[in-house]
Amino acid sequence: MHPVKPSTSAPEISAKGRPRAANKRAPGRPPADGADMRLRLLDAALACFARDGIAATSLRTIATEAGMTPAMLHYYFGDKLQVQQAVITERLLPAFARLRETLARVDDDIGALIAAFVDGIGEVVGQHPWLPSLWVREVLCEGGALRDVLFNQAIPQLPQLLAQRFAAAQAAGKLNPDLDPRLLVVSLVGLTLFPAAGAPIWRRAFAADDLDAAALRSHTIALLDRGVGAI
Amino acid sequence: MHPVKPSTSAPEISAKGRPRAANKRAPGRPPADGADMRLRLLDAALACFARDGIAATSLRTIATEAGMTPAMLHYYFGDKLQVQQAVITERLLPAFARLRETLARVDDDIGALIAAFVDGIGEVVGQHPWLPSLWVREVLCEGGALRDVLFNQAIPQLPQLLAQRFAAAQAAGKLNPDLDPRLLVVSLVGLTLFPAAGAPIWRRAFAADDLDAAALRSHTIALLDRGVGAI
DNA sequence: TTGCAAACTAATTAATTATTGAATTAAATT
DNA sequence: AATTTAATTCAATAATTAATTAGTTTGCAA
Repeated sequence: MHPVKPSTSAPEISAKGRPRAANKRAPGRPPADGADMRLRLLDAALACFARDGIAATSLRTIATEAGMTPAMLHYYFGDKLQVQQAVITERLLPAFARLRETLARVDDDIGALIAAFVDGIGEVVGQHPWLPSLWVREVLCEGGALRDVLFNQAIPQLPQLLAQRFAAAQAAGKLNPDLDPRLLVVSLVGLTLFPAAGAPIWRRAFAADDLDAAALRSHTIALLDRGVGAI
Repeated sequence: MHPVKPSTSAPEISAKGRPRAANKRAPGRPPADGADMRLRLLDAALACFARDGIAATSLRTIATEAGMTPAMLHYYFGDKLQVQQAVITERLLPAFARLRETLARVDDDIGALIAAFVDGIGEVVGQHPWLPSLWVREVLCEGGALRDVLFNQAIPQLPQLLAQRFAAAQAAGKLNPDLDPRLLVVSLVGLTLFPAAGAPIWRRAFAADDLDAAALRSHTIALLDRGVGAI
């Protein structure tokens, strides 16, 4: 039952079966070809949101990206806000769910926790390349549309939880005492999501096609390993 | 000679000097009050660009933010692209000029270079709070409007220069050999601009009003100091 | 003090956008 | 086979936007 508003139009009998111009779709329900148009629209919306930002994306842009008309968006989702909601519920939240579970399961060792964070972000980004862009645009920035969604629904309490663990480790002498446990959470994000979001530019700036996800991970862990350790 | 198009209108003699409603500006040239409207518009544009993103900002939004009409933008700048150009030339580029000079003057010691980078970013951000947002939105992200401007005009060759210095230090055994010199540049940005851009959220998330610029600096230097050192 | 230039307001036009409904055709169900 | 339902194009409307023009008033220079 996809449509938001079940159609109430009364079908009339049509007469002329005249052929159409080759490049133009005929009106009416198309022969079933197995493609889920709703998912295609959702993908297109996500791509536009990540590339241009949510506020700057028009329904027309999304529709064109998907090779459809804006009316299709209305049919499947309703208005623009509902498109946004669907992207959040069906794409954004699931992407974070896994990361949350992983981090919740890591036990006491602070080094393992940090490594799990780096690897967790790496995995999520690998599976959802749109995520870093969306994060920096819509969460980090002031007018971002996903700020509340993220902290209330996607990863509730996760930053605070991490900060608490770091603070405990520091109290136990297992963390560089000159660090701030809360800022360490910020630093971790800055060393993982930020490089992922900027990968296209620094790859270009450094002509660094040799630097892949593994190289990034290795570098990041090396930096954190020493920087964080208590010694 | 502010206006893009010098006005060619022929002035007519007006007659009625009837008083206006209190809240509404009378038409015509206002009595000189010393306020530079052009600069006010520029500030408003910058604020909107940083808050909502360049693509999502309409001329009307800018004008309203400045308490003026869209026609004023046309009068002083021309079209939307020229507004953007003015913001780049008169605000963005000057903000980076200082950072560039500072970093160019630092000599061999790699620790001093890194400290200068952290402090330099801190100083620029302190003077131009809008900069981090603009950076992450319009430079980092794929559809960003300032990517080329930044690397071609604002800080040409700076990333490459830093990477070369790091590589040299590493060859001399003065830098953690497990790091990648190019990625270290990325990490530095991730540890400075990124936290600055996100300050409002992490301050809220951690209820961390006690964390100011000095605390951030101290934390960042502590992390980098150990992480980067060759030992 | 007259006249032109500068700095505005307000109104207009064209383009784009979001939203909606009607018409059309295929699929599913009875 | 008839009828209903789903999926789609097309067309229309209202709102917003960018870009421009005409007119109105003040400052300033000759």
